[in-house]
Amino acid sequence: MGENKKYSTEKRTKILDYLKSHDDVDVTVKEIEYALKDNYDLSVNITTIYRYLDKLAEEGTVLKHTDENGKTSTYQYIVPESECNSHLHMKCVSCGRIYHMDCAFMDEFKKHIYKHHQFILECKKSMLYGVCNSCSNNV
Amino acid sequence: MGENKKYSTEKRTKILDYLKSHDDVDVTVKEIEYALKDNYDLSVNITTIYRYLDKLAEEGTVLKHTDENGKTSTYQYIVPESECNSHLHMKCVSCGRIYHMDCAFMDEFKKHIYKHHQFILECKKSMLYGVCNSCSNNV
DNA sequence: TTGCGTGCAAAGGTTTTGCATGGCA
DNA sequence: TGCCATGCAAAACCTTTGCACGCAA
Repeated sequence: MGENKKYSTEKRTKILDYLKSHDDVDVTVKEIEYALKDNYDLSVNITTIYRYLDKLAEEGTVLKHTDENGKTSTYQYIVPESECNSHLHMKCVSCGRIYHMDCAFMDEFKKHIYKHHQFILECKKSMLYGVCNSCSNNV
Repeated sequence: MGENKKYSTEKRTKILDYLKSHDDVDVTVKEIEYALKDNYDLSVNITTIYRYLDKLAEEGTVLKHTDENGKTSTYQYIVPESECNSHLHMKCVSCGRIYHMDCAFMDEFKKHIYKHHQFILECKKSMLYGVCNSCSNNV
């Protein structure tokens, strides 16, 4: 992996702060841009945000997805040692919240897929969509 | 659904033919464009292809996805009465082939997600990624 | 002083839209 | 004939790239 030397800057710190405080949703580059502007009156060029997010994705700090319409890249902060690479995530199409399928059944599911469908699942690339409990109650 | 009147044209016929004959993969607009050019020497503007695919997606003839890099829209032909809306699909990131998780375990999986994670899965919006058997053998 | 971080402008790629024309029924 | 289908050009977006300058260590 070769430790990539990194400087500590306010912009990067604030971007990461934002990601950490929104680890239950997918965030977009624009959301980060606006939030930093609103919360700290801090202007950060989107190029800068894109580049930093790329690095974070490379080193595994965030997962890069695509929104359910396939138009925009979204980024999900991964809590260290949460093993998010070995379980699936479910995203609510209504509220956008992300739920972790972090349970024993997950192993069973992966085994089934491997045994019966001869398929090796890559959780970090996959995303399940649907509607969460609180959203389906509020219809 | 209000029957949308449709005229039968050669271009639409050929587009649908191509989709049908590639129902085990995701296809892109460009692939359709090139295939029609190569196979039938038929030039079809991409706007036309986009618009027709939108209609097919609306009426449920194809599923619209996004490729694993989140850059390009892809379309998957749905065999009628195959109940593709009620089971998940797995796409091999190596060969691109799509596998249907059309088995009894699928129900179990949906039930688990509903019971233990309070989440209603929407299969047609979801896609699992991984590596299929033939591809993992050819490494 | 070194080399990473940042901003700006431009380029690249995909998808959508407006408008005029073509063609099925 | 009446609409739908199509092509073309332009626009709209999102994302990436090149280059010059800024700044942490």
